[in-house]
Amino acid sequence: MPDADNNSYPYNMGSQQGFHFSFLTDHNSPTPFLYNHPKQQQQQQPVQNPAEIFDPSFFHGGYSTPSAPAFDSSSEAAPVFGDSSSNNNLDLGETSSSAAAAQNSSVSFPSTEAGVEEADSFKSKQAKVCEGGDLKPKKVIKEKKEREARFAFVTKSEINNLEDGYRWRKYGQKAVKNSPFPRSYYKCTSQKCGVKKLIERSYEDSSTVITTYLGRHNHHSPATLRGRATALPAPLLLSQPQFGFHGFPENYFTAINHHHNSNFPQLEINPQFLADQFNMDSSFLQQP
DNA sequence: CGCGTTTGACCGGCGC
DNA sequence: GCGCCGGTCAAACGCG
Repeated sequence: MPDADNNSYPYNMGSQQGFHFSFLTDHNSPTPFLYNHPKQQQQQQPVQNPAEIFDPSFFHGGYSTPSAPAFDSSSEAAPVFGDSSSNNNLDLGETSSSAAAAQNSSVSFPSTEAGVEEADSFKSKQAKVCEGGDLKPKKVIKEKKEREARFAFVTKSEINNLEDGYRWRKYGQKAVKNSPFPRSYYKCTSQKCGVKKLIERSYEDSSTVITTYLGRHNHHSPATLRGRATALPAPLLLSQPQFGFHGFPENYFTAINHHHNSNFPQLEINPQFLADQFNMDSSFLQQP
């Protein structure tokens, strides 16, 4: 991981060049990443432990990742993020020097699930139609829900919908309780790919955007298939995942400690993950 | 005309 | 049972 004092990395994707990501460390409060998930709404208070933001209940339970016991949330202590009092965490780097568009800082919150096929096939209406009026039991629907992979992260950016190489169609927008900012719902436009993406701006820190991916792409990124070779360095293309979030989260996050007061391990994002997922310039992986 | 967005209605889960 | 809320649908609309 990069030096905390010099941890700004370029984000070069299409027209969104000039942005910068950086990691978080402990000397910055994680509170900018708070947002109102259902539990929090009832508390009417900010959640101090970011782990609570991504607790299992928020994701309707079921994060089982058999290959990575540390991420097995069949237990109640789903791992996400420790609190801010520990020592070697992520850090909000200082702002990039480049232009007004210079954006900074991202944190990732892994919250995922192993199997995701048919991730988008649990819609209630579909369930009704499928068997001609004979409603499927809730259980079936729930099981499918629980198999859906989720991955959420926070980006400090003025742009809500950062390019990630895939094409998305917006299918809804809802006001979020206790937040002045709406949540937008996107679906991957590729056929038979049910991946969804939720985007909302943090009500705590309007400069940060919370992006949640649901499911995994079953196809290549259009950006990868198209002529990006001229715009991006070869090492980046080599690092492109064939399918989004393949093998995550264990391949992309490392538990770096356990806070003594928390059941949640601290997680550190693997830079390769960001490079893969966000098509960052390969220099992202090097010390600036 | 095709594709994506907007937006109000609708649905189901959940807590009380 | 009721109301709240998150999520989805789908018709209308906008744009290239």
